[in-house]
This record gives sequence, structure tokens and C-alpha cells, in this order.
Amino acid sequence: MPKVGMEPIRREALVKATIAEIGATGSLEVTVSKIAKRAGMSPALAHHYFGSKERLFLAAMQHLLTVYGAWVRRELVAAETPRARLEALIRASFEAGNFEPEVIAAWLNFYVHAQSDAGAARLLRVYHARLRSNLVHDLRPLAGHKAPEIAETVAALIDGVYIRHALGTPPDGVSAVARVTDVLDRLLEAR
Amino acid sequence: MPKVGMEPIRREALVKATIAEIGATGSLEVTVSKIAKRAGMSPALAHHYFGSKERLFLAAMQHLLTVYGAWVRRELVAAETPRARLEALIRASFEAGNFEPEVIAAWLNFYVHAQSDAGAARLLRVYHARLRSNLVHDLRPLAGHKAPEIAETVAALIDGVYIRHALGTPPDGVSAVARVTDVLDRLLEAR
DNA sequence: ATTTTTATTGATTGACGAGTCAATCAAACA
DNA sequence: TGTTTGATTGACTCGTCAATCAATAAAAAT
Repeated sequence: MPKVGMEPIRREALVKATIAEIGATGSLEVTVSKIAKRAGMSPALAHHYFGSKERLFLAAMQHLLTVYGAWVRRELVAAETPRARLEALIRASFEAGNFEPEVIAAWLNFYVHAQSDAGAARLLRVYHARLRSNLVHDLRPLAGHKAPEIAETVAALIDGVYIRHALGTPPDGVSAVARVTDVLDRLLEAR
Repeated sequence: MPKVGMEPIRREALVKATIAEIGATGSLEVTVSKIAKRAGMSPALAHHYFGSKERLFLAAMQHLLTVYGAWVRRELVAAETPRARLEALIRASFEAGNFEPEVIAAWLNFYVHAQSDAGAARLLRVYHARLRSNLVHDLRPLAGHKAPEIAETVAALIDGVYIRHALGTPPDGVSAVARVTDVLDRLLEAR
């Protein structure tokens, strides 16, 4: 059975299985065995490729960020005006894929994990910084010196709405986008 | 040494130690042994009083809700107008005690835990419902039929701002209150 | 004074889980 | 053909941890 060039395939399978398993249990208390089984291989192989459970988590988190980043870029290319770009950023955060239960679970858990794991904290800071920087960039022409303040509020609202949809409220990207966009409008109404 | 009437004292010590331990590790991966040691007793005694780790977690969560509820009531009694009551609700969410690192950690973890534990989910729903109901009640005279919508937005913003302060942004209750209050104002400016 | 109840722990059990290792197998290579 | 190299796993180690239990001790109740 052993073929050559398995590494990237196995790694991807493991990362996806990790996210799926986190989604299934709702927590990070998942065993490498379960993950490996879901990915169709032995636990030993998982260790062979990732070295440790921790690094596997890290890779899964990075994968989420990569997917999110790709989506942001996809939305942004179609947007011409600053206003359109802002809406694109908001839409990207509430895109359907982000509401897959397993993705929600993974994000929530990585948030918590960032409290104790330096690597996770670093990745999360990257995400925060990127979102803020994107928002400020497109808010600048519309809000001038108030751009950073508004960006912070919008970013917080995105997170809050996301969390609420993650627990209880039936996930609904459309109303989430509307809610955030509405607040954005109010904040932009001069004064 | 054995005295009578120890139960309430032990229970409280265990609940507080649980929250402290969760704060120390940043996760729910805490051992009953560590908790018991912190509370100055043997692990066996912890099981004697709570029966299981799960129930100990539940009790700790309930404790957080109780403390929060008490603070809300304390803030509300001093408020006369609907507007003042709304501000009181916002203030209660960002009260200094809520920014103790261990309290932050506990809340975050219970959020995640609510995904897999029915009891935790129930408690969280209670908290959400109470906050929403409080907000709607005082928004009604100011916003009429739009009260529920605005309440939802404000609640989400509270959660989002709270989370952001929990990770990275230096905890600052004052600016958090200002940020939420500002959005509230914008949403109340008719139309 | 004897019994009952409450408090308390050391020792133990039973399970599980991360990570290691040696061995196997097949392809590529020389 | 023989050797190196990547893929793969079963079996094992070592540790941890939740939960149980039997035993001890002191108060309270009778």
C-alpha cells in the first residue's frame, strides 16, 4: 500500500478530521486516536506527520485562517468603492461556510485555546490585526480620524453577532450582515 | 478536626477554587485534584460534596451567574429612567469584577462548554434571556416596536466587546461602556 | 455510654490517552 | 539485484485522572 508523496494528502486529511472531531465533541478534548481513525489511518501516523497533538491543533487553526483569508480576498476583488469593500468584509465574516457547526466550534475553541497556547494566541492576533487593518483602510476615506474607533466597534460587533449565532440563535448570515451593516451606517452618519 | 456544618463552607471553597483554577490554566482541563488542593482538602472530599467534576463545573457556572445577577440588581435599583436603566445594564456587564482574568476565562470556557453540556447550555440560555428581556423592557418606551431588534444588537455588541477585551485589548471597562453606549445612542436616534 | 451521623482522607481501581519504537512493506534508485 | 527511503502500524510505555471504598475520628443524639 505505501505509495510515495502521501504526506500532503495525509496532512490535509488530518487537519480536516481534526476540525470535524472538534465540531463533533464541541471541545478540544478530542483524542489523536479518534482524529486518526476519522482520517482513516493509525494514531501513530498522525504523530509521525505532526509530532504532537498541539501542532495538529495549530495546523487546523491555520487552515481556518487560510480559508477565511481566501474568502475575504474573493469578496474584495469584486468591490470597487470603500463602502463596497466594507460590506465585502462584513459578508466574508458571515459567509455560509463560517456557519458550519464544526467551523463554529473550532473558532470558539481556538478563542479559548489562545488563552493558554502561545501559538494559538499569535494566530488569533494575526486575524484580529488583519481584520482591523482592512476595516480601517476602507473606513479612512469615509470617516477620517474616527476610522480606528469605528473599526474597533464594527470588529467587536462582528465577533459578538457571530458568537450569538453560534449559541442558540439559528445561524443566519443574511440577518447578521444586515445587523452589522446597519450599525455601520449609523456610525458613519456624520457628527 | 471534623466539625459539623462544613458543607456550605466546603462547597463555596470548591466553587471558588474551580474558577481560580480555570483562570490559571485558561481551560476546562483542570483536575479535581488541583481544585481540591487549592481549596485545601482532599480530592475525595470534592467528590463527596459534588458527586462529579461535571456538577462542580455547573455549580461554578451558576455562581458566576448569581454574582452577575446580583450586580445587575445593584445597578438597577439606583436607576430611575429607562435610559438610566439601560446604562446600568451596560455598566453591569463591564463592571470591574467581570474583568478579573479568572472570571473572563471562566466565562469563555463556559461558552464553549455549553456546546457539549446540556446543563451549561441551559444556564447560558437563562443568562441570554435575562439580558435580552431586561434590555427590551427598558428599550420599549424609547424605541417602541424596534426594541427587540435594538436589544439584540446591543446584546451582541456587549458580548463582542467583552470578548475583545478578554483577548489582547487591555481590559478597560470605561471605554467598553462608552463604545456600547455610543452605539445605543445612534440606534435610538429615530428612524 | 452507645449509637448514629457527618467529615475526612489514603489507598486503590480502572480507564484512557499521548507519544515511542521496532518492525514491515513497497516503491525508487543505484 | 540490492539498498535506501518513505509509509505505515501494532504493541507498548508511562503517566494521569475521575471515581470508589474502607477506615478513622469527632460531634450529636439517644
